[in-house]
Amino acid sequence: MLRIATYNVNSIRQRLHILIPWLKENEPDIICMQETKVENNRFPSADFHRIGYHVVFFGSKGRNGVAIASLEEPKNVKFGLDSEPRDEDRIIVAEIGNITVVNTYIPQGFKVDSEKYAYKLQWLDRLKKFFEKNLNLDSLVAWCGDMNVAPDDIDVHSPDKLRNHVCFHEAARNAYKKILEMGFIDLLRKHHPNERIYTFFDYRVKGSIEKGLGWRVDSINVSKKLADRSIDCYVDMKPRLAERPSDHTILVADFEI
DNA sequence: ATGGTCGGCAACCGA
Repeated sequence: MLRIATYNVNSIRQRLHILIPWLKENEPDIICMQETKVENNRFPSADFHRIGYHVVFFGSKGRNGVAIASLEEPKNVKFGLDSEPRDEDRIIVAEIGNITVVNTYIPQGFKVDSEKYAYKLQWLDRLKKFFEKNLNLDSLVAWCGDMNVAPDDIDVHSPDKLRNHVCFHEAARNAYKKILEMGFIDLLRKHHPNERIYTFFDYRVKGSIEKGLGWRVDSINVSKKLADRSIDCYVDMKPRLAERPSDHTILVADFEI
């Protein structure tokens, strides 16, 4: 069995009390993390090494930051897109075993009428070109991350109220779906086509979990060859219900490999 | 949901 997970940690240093026990208990082969919010020279590598994980990362002071921890040593690790601004703190590509793993923290976009949203839309287009140039979707590929896009109505609690939100706006959804159409299978939807399953519950919304006011903005998208081997894809809510949680849950996919 | 709560970092910005 192969297990891949993705987790927006919202500060890796503030999430070790959840993350490390979760890794020990669930033993994923690979976990992609976003919003590590720590510079490289302060990344807590030793906490991963102590429990048998390799870890690669790229972070900036106070914001963004991505990391991949894995049982096998990652090879050909690359940070950033291939054009400026490369945003090395938003994308990692690595070969782990026979799988190409991509970990993205896609820009959130602030407001639809802002420069930041224009940047998000450009980033999605640039990511598609990057994938066209650098990925072979006939091989085993897993694209994980905080996509900051809820692809369909089923992926948000109140679709009609949220159409002008940067994570549910039509332009972002279309740009994101164009990438999926290159040949990715959205694993949560493969296994749970009609269920409302969320990966994010805003800290600021009182009772968001109890009221079901969530979003599915984190995904594990894989090439067909890898999807053919998937057993299930599911959210683990326990980390979101723990003390001092991230506002994201952990998304997990299991494969028979 | 239209305010709220976190995190980083030391005043506010980002989500």
